[in-house]
Order: sequence, then C-alpha cells, then structure tokens
Amino acid sequence: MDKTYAPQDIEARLYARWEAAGWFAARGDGAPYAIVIPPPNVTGNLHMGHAFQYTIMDALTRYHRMLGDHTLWQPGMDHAGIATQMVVERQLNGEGKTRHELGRDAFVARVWQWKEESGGTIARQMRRLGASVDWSRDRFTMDPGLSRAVTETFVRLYDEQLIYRGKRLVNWDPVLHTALSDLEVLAEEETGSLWQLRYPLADGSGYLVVATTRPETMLGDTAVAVHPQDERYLHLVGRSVRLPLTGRDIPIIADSYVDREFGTGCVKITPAHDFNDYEVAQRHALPLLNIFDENAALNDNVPAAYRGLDRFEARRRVEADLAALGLVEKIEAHRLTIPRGDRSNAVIEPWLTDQWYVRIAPLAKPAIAAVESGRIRFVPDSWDRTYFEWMRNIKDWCISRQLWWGHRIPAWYASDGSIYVGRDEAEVRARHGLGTMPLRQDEDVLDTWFSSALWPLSTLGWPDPTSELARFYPTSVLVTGFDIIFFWVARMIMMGMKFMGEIPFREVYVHGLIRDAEGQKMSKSKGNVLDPLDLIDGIGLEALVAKRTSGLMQPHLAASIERATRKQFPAGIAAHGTDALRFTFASLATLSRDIRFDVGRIEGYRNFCNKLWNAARFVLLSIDGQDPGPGEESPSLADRWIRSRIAVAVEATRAAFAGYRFDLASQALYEFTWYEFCDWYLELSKAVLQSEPADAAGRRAACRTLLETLETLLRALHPLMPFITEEIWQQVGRRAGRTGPTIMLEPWPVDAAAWRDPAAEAEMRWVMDFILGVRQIRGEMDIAPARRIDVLLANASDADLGRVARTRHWLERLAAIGSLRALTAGEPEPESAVALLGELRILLPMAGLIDVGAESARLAKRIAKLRQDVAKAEAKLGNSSFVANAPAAVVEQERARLAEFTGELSQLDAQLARVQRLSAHDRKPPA
RNA sequence: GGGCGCGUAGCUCAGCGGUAGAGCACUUCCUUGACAUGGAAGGGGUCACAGGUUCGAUCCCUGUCGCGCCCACCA
Repeated sequence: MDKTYAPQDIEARLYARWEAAGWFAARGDGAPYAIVIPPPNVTGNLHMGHAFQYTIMDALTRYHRMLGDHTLWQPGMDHAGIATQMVVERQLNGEGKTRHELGRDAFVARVWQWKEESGGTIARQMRRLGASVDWSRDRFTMDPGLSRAVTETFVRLYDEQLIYRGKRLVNWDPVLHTALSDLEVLAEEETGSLWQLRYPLADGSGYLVVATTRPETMLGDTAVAVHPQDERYLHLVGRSVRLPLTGRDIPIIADSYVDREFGTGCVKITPAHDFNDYEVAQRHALPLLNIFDENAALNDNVPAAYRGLDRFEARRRVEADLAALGLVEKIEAHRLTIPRGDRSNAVIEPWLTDQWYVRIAPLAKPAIAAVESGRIRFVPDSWDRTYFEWMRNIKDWCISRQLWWGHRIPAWYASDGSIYVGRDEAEVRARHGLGTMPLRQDEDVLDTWFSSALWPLSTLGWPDPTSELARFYPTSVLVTGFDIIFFWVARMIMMGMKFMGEIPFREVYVHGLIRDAEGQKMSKSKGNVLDPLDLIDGIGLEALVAKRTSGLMQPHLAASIERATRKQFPAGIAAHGTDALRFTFASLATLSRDIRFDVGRIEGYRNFCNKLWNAARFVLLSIDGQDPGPGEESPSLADRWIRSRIAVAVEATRAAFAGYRFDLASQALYEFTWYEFCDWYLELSKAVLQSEPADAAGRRAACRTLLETLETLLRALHPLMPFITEEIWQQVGRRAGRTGPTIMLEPWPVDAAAWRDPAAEAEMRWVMDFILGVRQIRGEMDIAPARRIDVLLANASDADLGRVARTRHWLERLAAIGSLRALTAGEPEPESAVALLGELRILLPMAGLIDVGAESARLAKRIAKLRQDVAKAEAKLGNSSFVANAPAAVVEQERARLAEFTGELSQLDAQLARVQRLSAHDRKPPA
C-alpha cells in the first residue's frame, strides 16, 4: 500500500471497475430490497442535499446488498417542467431570443438537447459520490415508457371521472403565464395598506365604507357584503350601491363570511379575483367579472381609462381617482400575506380559466388509511401528523400547466368544443367514431408532479405486469426530505393505492435539510452554497469566489458574497475525498430537521480515513514481517478481546442501520476503529509480534486476528465508506481467506456476533485500567513518555498477581514500565505516587521523579472529587424513601458505589498524609 | 388562527428517569518503527427559565421566554 492515503487516486478507478463489472444490478435470490431515487431535476446541479441523500440511500443499498438481499436502487431523473423550461428560456434570452420566436417544436427540441448535456453532468456527479445505482435501469420521466404510464393514468382517472376539466379560479402566475397548484404558491407576510373606500348608495342617501387591500379590483366588484346579523347594515341589505368609476349598480348582500370586527364590516365582493369572493358569489348567484388579462393587466371589462394598465399601476390610478372624488375614507398600513409563485416569485393572481383537475378526495381516502393502519411508516413517526393534517383537508389538484416542456395532456377538442380523452388520437377517433373530423390536442402539459407521483410504478414498468414490478413493488423505503411530503410522497401513495391497490413503499425515512454552518439555507443568492465535489476534490479560493459570484440573479450581491467567502475560506477548501464526505453526512444524519454543515467536521473524518489507511498499512507490514507461517495458533487475551469488541460494534451498527440512525452507526464504527482497534489492539499486538521471545503460536494468532478484525471492520464500514474499504480490502481480503472479487459483494459481518467473549472483555478492562492508572500519573506529573519507570504493587490479591503474570508484557510496554514487581511481605513502601485498581495499589516511587507539591495537588484534586461523590451517594442512601422505593438493584448499585468511593477516599487520604509528611521532612532545616 | 420542531461544553450535535457524552476548538508533554491528517494526559456544562409529578428530573407533565418550519380564505 502507498504510504499516504490519496483518495483521488483510487476513487475513480474503483467506481469504473464496479460499474463495468455490473455489480450494481440487482442479483441473487434473497429477499427483495428496493429504493427508488427521488429523481433529481435533470437540468439542475447536484447540491449538498442530494449528496447527503444519496449517501444515505447508497449506504442502505450497499448494506442490504451485502446482507444478501436482492437489492435494487432505481435511478432516474425528473423533467421538472417549469424549472427546466425557465433554465432554457433564460439561455435563449441570453442569446437575444424568445421561445415564441423559436416555436413550440423547436423549443422542445432545444430542451431535449440541454437535457442530454445536463443529465450527463448529474450522472457523473453521482458516480463521484459512489452511488451504486443500477444504471442499466436508468429512467427519465419523459421516456416513452414512463410517458405511457402518465397517459394511461390520465385516461383511467378521466374515465372514472376522477379527472375533470373546469372553469374556476386558479393560482395564475402572470410572469410564467401558467396555472399553479396550491402547493406551488408561497404565502409571504408583507407590509401593505388597507384602504377604506366609500361606495355611494344607488339612491343617493349616503354611502357605505368598504375595506380592501386591493383597491384596483373594485373595478370587478359585483356586490358588497355585510354580516347577516350586523344591525348597523341590516336595513341596507337588498339595496344597491353605485360602484364608483364604473357607474355600475351592484347589490348589497348578507353573508356570514363577513367578519363584523374587521375594517368597517363591509366587504367588496370581486368574484373573479378572490377565492373567498368567488365562494360568496356562488352562494348568491352573483355574476363573475374578469378584469385581468394573462399578464394581470386590466382588460376591456373596465372603463376605457384603465384598460391595459398593469395591476399595480391600476392600483395607483384607482386610488388617485377615488381620492379626487372624495371617496377615500382612509388608508392605513397593514400586514398581509401575499401569494407568490415558488419559481417566478411573481405575485400570484386568482384568475378564471379552464384547467384540468384531479378529484382528489377519493384518492386520498385509501392513502390516509395506509398510514393510519401502519402499513406505511414514517421515520421519525411524528411526520405522519403532518401527512394526516394535509391529506384530511386536501383540495382538488390543478394538474394542467400552460407550458411547452412536459407531458402533453391526452385530450382532443372538436371544433364544437367537445372533449375527447384517450391514449392517442387514433384511439380517440376509434372510440368515439370521429372519422376524419378535425381534432385539436390540448396545448397544455401536466404538472411535473403528476409523473413523479407514478415514479415507483412507472420505473418498474407499469402499466405492463413486469417481473420487476412483481418483485420490487412495494419498495422497501423512500428516503426523502420533509419539504416534498405533500408534493411527492402523498401523491405517490395515492397513485400507488389507486393503480396497484398497494402501498408504494413500506417506510418513509424523512431526513433533515442541509444548511450552512449558520443554519441558513444554502442558496446561490446568499452565496453560501457548497458544492459536494469541491469538498471531495478541493478548490482554490479564487475559483471558489468566481464560482459563487458568477451568474447571480442580483449582481450587486457579488461584493458581499466575495467578502464573506474570503473570510470563511481564506485558503480555499482542501480536498477530503468522497469517503470523508460520506462519513460526515452519515454522522450528521440525526433525527433533527436542520442539519448544519460545518466544513470543520469533514476534516476530522478525513483524518479518520487516514487513520484507517495507516492501520491497514501496519497490519500488512506486520504480517509480512512477523508472520511465522502456518502452524499452531494460540490466541491471546487481546486477540479474544478485540474480536469481542468488534462483535459489539457490528451489532451496534446493525441496530443503527435498522433504525435509520446513520449518526450512531458511524459513531460506533469510528469509536471502535480509533479507540479500540488502533489505540489499544494494534499497540497490544506489537508487544506480541515484536517482543524477542514471542512464541510462534502467539504470533500466528495475532497475525490472524489483525487480519480478520481489519477485514471484518472493512466490511462493516463499506456501506458508509465504499472506496477506501474496497482499496484496502483488495490487499487484505485474499489474505484473510476471502475469494470474492470485491468487498461490495461480500457478506456484511453479522456473524461476528460469535466472537463475543465477556471474560476477555473483563480481564482486558483490568489491563487497560492498570495502564491508564499509571499513564495518568505520568501525564499529570509530566514524566517523559520515553522515560521508563519502576512500579511496585501493594495489597495485590492472588488474582491480581495472576493477571500481572499473564499480561506483564503489555503492562510494561504500554505504560512504559522499567521494572514491575509486588512488594514482599513486610517490605516498607517507599514514598510513591499511587494509582488504585480495586484493592490493588499501584505505586510509582517518587524519588527523583515526582515533585512532592505536584503530587499533593494531584491527590487533593482527586480527593475533592471523591468527597463530592461520597456525599452524594451518602445523601441518597440516607434518604429512607429512596431506599424504600427505588428498585433493589439501583439501591444495591448505589451501596456498591459508596463503598468503592469511601475505600478509595481513605486510601487517597492516607496517601496524601504520607506525601505531606515527606514534604515536612524535606523542609526541615538541616540539623 | 392551528400544527410541528428546537434550546445540553467556545462551536456543531448525541443522550433522555438513577455516575452528563462525542467531534472540532483549547492547555501541557511527546518526531517511540502504522499514522504529527499522529500519541499521552488534562481543563471546560446550576442540560433556556419557572412550577409540577417522582424516593430521584437534562429526560415525563404544565407554563414562560427565545429560535425555526409547515398549514390556514380575515377583506
């Protein structure tokens, strides 16, 4: 092995080998285990959130593959209608062109071209992350097969009247010129104004004052409403007001929708431009007056003076004109929520258009039941409340979009306006006997999430009854962020229940969202985006600054972004390798919602990779240099101990994987590797391998244990750190007796459980405590590590003496002891620093070694701590209700602790007295 | 207006009825033959606050304060 760990040299090579060998494809006859990837936007870039999520899915996939399951990780990408169309339109705009100049067909061709390019980038990025997806099954939501699934569902839902076309108010994006679903509209609280306007009564007997946040919509008013029990206005109900600026007379109606406390208690009703007013209008059979065009500019239904004005300009004009007429009662500042499009950020307008809807309640019912019954389980389970809340109040889903990029709606119109829905035009004609009558296909496309909702079905071949569908549906787990539970998770459940009669996945692991070190969302405009590949490969400061400040939507932010970047990364970002990044993600995968990514964290895990690498080098060098060849083996205490400890670590990791606690899995393996295997076992093995008279059988056992423990550890770590483990395993696997070509198809080490050895753990604990006791004195007394010291034992039991005899080579080596022996009967104790190990007293004679003052201080500190412990324990045991009520085992444990503390305390008190006598003696002036 | 989550060491986070933990940062010592991306030893926390339940609360309950998110038609 190379002397230094160089991830960039090994990662690309190993991935290419795995992929070429076809090892990512599902295989074997084990239990099916399947994950479908949440398909990334095909024209997007892989960000930290993707890298995090793919790390988790890849860890699960590799883990289950190694467990022998028939494991499929289904890859693919999403066409992401609006987002992608916007990206390509922006490119066109950069060339001084518009999509309308190109025309629909040419534009769509251009998007496909961009899709090929961009999709390739994402696939390359996924490979860099080590994602073991089955590339042979790669899918795209607009593939012919998946498009067929979309059409099929649309037709079937339409035939069952679960899809309908209707003219209603929709959320209209006046910039993107398309309808949006409720979910794509974000409500943001902003400061605006509340206008109080005077509407004169038609009979000239006075006026009403209405309150509104949108004065310009008064041009579309068709009524004024008051509360039915509001005695202030009751006498006016049924009469009319003359709508200013228009001269139209509109009725005063009574409706309980009105809040008497708000404003004046009179509400202007604009049915075509407000969802509430629309409802009121339905109840009172009021006319709808649409006053906006597709740009939200005023149309010909308003007086000529206002036609063609943008809505915000119209607002100013209406206000000015009303003010001139003395009809503005007052204007006050007002907090209100403004609806904005999640992509365009434009203020969304309720607008009356023809759109397609999914009648959702019948689909929601079985989807709710699937979670209620526990057949689908959310992890953490608190998310099911969020799911229920939304599903129980769900509203019909507007699925048509006025875009060019997406699945064209399979509906055709005859010249008389009749609608025909079918799988294609030929089927429509045949089904309805339309002959050669001219038909025009609907221009609209479907909401991207319509095809995403089918993802678990469509990627497995539905509507065909494929063997993949039979084997892998329902899939095992969906790994996703909570931000798309409504957009995606809920809809997949509904569609899965509808078309398969079965849940699409058994568990939904909902992970947190990756944020920057300050907890801010990573975004281009904040300039705090980290590219996972930059953490893997490293990036210089100038390149990083350039990357963060180029292509900004708001170029004026560049300077502050540059400043912040230079401050945070004065030396750029170092290369850490994929495995370090993945291990970092795993360690961050707690149940928390927000995950702060601090670059400092990944450095520690790169060091961990380095540690593992060097441990492996040591194992290989040791074996090559020390192995006496085949023959009898006699395992030492340390050999039995390390096997037992890895068995414990493996079990902890298994349990953590089962509960999606990747943080605990990574922690268990990190701690075992560093604190037990490296810090202790490798050092213990040196004593066996390098000591002069070491027996061959012991050396053989040590070599085998080194190899087998390392090899087991590599397999345990592989799901989290695929590259380094494979690279080392290629050196180690064969020597450990494994014959397979790759670690990724070797069994995950559940069978290590057979190595559990409590007796070895107990005795080894004694050895470690002995060594730690000596080291503690050495450390606190600043005795140089190279200086070998003499150690005496007092009050040693036969058991202690036996342990010393069995383990003295380790004690001497790891505590740097020069000579070690028990005091003989009656032999006086020299002045010593002392460590306690049960009844055993470990003495370090102080002569010429230890400063009396320092030792006194050390003892005093320990004594103070012990006194506290003793006091606490005594208080507890002195409390009769504790003794009476606490479980016997707890009381017993407390008694044992107290005995231990008091024993130690009296020993240390005596020791301190001895040291201080010595001190007094030293200070005595010479006679 | 509902709902959810979070407040534990300087920072990022585990823990969750009975000795308060980790990583990074910090202090001291050490180039000892796997690793200075390292080794050994150490300092640092009234577990946001106030009540309650309990023999015992960081943990369970209630409330307060602070932070964040989601849903919702008050013009």
